[in-house]
Amino acid sequence: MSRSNGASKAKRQQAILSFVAQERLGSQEEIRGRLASMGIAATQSTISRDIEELGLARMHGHDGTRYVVPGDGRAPQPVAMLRRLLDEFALSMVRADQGLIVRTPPGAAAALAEGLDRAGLADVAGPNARRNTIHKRGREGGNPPPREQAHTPKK
Amino acid sequence: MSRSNGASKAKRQQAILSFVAQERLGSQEEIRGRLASMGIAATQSTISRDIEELGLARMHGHDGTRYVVPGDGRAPQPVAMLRRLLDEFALSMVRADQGLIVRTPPGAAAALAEGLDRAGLADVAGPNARRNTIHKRGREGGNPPPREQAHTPKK
DNA sequence: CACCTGATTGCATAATCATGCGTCATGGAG
DNA sequence: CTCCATGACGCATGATTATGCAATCAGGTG
Repeated sequence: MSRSNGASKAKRQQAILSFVAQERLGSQEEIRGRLASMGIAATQSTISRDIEELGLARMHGHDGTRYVVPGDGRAPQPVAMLRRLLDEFALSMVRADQGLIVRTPPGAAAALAEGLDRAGLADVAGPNARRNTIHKRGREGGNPPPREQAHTPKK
Repeated sequence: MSRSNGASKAKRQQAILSFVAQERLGSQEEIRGRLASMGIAATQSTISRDIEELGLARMHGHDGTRYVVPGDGRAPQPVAMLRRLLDEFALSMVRADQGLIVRTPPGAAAALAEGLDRAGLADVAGPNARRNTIHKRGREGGNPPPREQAHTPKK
């Protein structure tokens, strides 16, 4: 790594995520304080970068601003269909360093992908990948990417 | 009222809400420009106050920061939320013979996982997920105090 | 081992956002 | 009509966040 510290980047970010999800942290300086009280040293600069990488959001509330984890806004009666879908095909979800791996019984991946595709989610996957990393047994059995981007993300 | 301007406060805020919901505005200055191009004059100060009153959030994505309407992610259908999450974090999605691999920028996986968890999707994978990997809900290495006051230690 | 490449971080500083204070209008009371 | 209270703003400035640069360190490579 670079500067030797007590905790690695991943650890620090994990901690930030945890704090932000539990407490009302309104500034990076506050976050820095919590990290410090946990033995993790970092400057505001680093935290700013972590926040960017984690994709956190700073939101306004009745009591000022606070950082939050995207997706906090719980939906009323959400995930019904998606839940059913994953419930049927997903064996487990593993969080990797650079992604998420949803495991399914052999062969079922196609079905899941198809389901997500029909749900209008598949187009998120585009050929815009930069580096190839995912290991962990992740090999494609000759299955080309689901589809092209028929949808425009942002930009 | 106050300073007589072309538009009332309500109208201005309505416009801001509308712009933010549709475009990728990353700074109050940009918002100001947008309003101006619509004939509504306002300073950054005013916009800052509007944003607070509207309870908007500034969120980080793979393409920079942007203001968003909280709850904009919660859509009529459960899929919309997941779509939003993936839209923000997923670089690519590859279908493997035994699962799906969602690639994200380094570190963002945790955020995605957290988001899915918050959405009530985590348990879809059942106890398998917990057994196989790190699960955020519980505690990591040794987090002492995530229990703090929800008060306002603001400024 | 010397050298090059990429990652990660601190520092200093630029870019943004938030807010105290004073002013301008509006509306109601006296 | 005059005076006072309230709300909305702009300005200037303090508070926060973002980022260019350079140093440091882990890994390959020749």
